[in-house]
Amino acid sequence: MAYEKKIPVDLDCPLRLTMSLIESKWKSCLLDELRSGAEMRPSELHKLLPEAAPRVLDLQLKELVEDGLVSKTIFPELPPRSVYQITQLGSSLLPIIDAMLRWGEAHMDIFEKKYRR
Amino acid sequence: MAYEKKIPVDLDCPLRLTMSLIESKWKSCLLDELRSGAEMRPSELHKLLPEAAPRVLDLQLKELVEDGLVSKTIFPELPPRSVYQITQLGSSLLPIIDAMLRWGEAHMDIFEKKYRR
DNA sequence: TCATGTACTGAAAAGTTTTTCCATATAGCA
DNA sequence: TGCTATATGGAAAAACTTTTCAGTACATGA
Repeated sequence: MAYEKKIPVDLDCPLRLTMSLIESKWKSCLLDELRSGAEMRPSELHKLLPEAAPRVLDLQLKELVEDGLVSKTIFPELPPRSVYQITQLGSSLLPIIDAMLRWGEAHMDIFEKKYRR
Repeated sequence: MAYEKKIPVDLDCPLRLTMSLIESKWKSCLLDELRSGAEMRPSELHKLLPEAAPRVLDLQLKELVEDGLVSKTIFPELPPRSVYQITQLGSSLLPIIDAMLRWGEAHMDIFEKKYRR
């Protein structure tokens, strides 16, 4: 990894703790894609989030796994296969992800007018 | 400002839009401090969030004002005086801030054990 | 006069995240 | 053989955020 975080998450404030777990650019999107609870392969997630460089999703999935929000299973096959799945802890964040998604939908027009072009 | 953002907020995805408005290190804390709706002076906010450098709070408050989540009133007095107040739009984010605060409180112990020391 | 408080700002350094590029390894297919 | 697909990872560049430092300006009180 290019850079090792000094403090993995923010333990000083409950609000900052939650934020620090999901604030990276693609983490909330990854949790949203994994919301159904289905096992998903990395290549699937890459296709669903084509804007993100594959390397970035790998790195952020790794952190989600370290933090216990997502699980990873590796099958010792060739060609290699692995699957990601949201954990119970990760699922408990989904109401927050949902609320942010709905807020964004409800207020997108304001920010479209304000910032587009 | 040292660096001018290319895109102020993320308009491509509702979830990313909401995240992009609050994901900066101190923005969610500032909204939490302003939650009551009371007018607050910059020096007050600096005292409530002593971990943050005053300059950072100024910059992040400026963005919150630009995005319409917080209002700012400047009194043309000497010594200068100004107050910040959460707007209706900003208040509509408070349920999300609350949910994150509660999630953090409920799960802090897990991450304490995992990451402290 | 000098230190303190108030609000603000430019510039640069430091810190962190995100992206790009290249490389590994193996199987299947044309 | 050469192309594609699978999953992964090192290294470095680029992009962005956060912090520090120094400075403006004015008023008050010791």
